[in-house]
Amino acid sequence: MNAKKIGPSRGRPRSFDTEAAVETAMKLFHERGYDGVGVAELGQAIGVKAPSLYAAFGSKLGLFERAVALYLAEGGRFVAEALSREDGLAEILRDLLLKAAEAYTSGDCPSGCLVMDSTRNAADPEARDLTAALKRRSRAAIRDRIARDCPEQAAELADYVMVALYGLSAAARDGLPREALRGVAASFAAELARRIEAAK
Amino acid sequence: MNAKKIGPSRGRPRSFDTEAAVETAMKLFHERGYDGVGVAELGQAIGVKAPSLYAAFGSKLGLFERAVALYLAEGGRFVAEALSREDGLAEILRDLLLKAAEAYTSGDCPSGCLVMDSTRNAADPEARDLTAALKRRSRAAIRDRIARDCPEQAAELADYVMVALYGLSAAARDGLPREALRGVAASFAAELARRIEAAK
DNA sequence: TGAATTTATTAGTGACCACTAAATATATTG
DNA sequence: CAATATATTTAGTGGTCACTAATAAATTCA
Repeated sequence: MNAKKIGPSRGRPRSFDTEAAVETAMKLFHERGYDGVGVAELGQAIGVKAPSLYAAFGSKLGLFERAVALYLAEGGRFVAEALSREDGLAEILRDLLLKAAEAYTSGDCPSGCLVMDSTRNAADPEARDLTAALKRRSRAAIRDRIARDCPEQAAELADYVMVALYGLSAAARDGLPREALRGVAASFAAELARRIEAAK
Repeated sequence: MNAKKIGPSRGRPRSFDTEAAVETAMKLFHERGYDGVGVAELGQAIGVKAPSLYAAFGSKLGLFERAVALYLAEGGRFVAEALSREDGLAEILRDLLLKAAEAYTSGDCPSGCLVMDSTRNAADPEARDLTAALKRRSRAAIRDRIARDCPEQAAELADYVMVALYGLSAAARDGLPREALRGVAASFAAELARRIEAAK
């Protein structure tokens, strides 16, 4: 995908690793939100001046896009992973919620879900649209997996799971400890299991 | 409390109603968050220039404080109201969650809970501290009411209710329709009822 | 009428925002 | 070494931020 995997030999070589830069940006965006981190600060954290970031990523939003993509492949991986497990639906959703509780409290600071919360109250509509699309995609994936076992209640249960994830993320961001978050996630899962059992 | 209910007769009279101004500010802060609304825009919405707001409220944070206090007396009233009802614990918490679903989708735009979400990712730590204290107070009130019936699980169930409220607020802010939000709230309440029943 | 008092506005503070033009530095290629 | 290509930096764009000093306007009291 990256058009210059081979052969950009000409010209001054880039002084920083773009992958590492994206990871640094991801951590900052995750911690303080899209609006909470300025391009100058991103540059300082990465070890380069702002114009170098614009040359490499086009814009603050471009860098944020890369950071979100990296988050999906790392901290947010558990969603796709849980949904692709071969197991009963109730077990899958329980795993999803418990993994969320872990993931949302795994950083140095407990920071919830980058997709769900980093653009909350953000001024830039493009940044909000970007995460909104990913939330819609996640809900669709959850709904589709539920529909395999409970087509009748797929939409309703998908909303339930999404609201539960929203709650776990926001609570984590507000400092609810991991152990408490796990307990709440397990309670959410218990209700889901009852619903799924009743639907059979 | 307001030191000038009577007798500021001398001097140029204020050209705007401070109560109405606080309400206007509350709506804007609720809709777009603390950082999302500037003092200049607040002034324009209120019909006055920024320095008049500083004269009347001291600072942007001072006006936000007033707006939050007003929210507690209006949109956020349902929490204290539900907790003070004379009814069974399960019924009270069910009422609390369903009223939250209503309140969080009651505005012109669905905007969730001002206390929980308006300072999410806000840069000003004083604004965040202000809402954080209110969240702690709400959790304590919920916990204390639960403890009357289920002292053993008061902390755990209070966390559950708080995470549920967080989820309802964030989902409302992301546009989940009222009817769907009500359904999720009812599901949250069902699990709570089982827990409470089991504890007897 | 004029002095005192309070509010409102104009105009501006310095700081930060995302972003960029121009110049400089460092590499490869001929 | 010269030409070329790319990256980096310096310096600055206009804009917005919360906030404020100085002044103008509107009221009451003597």
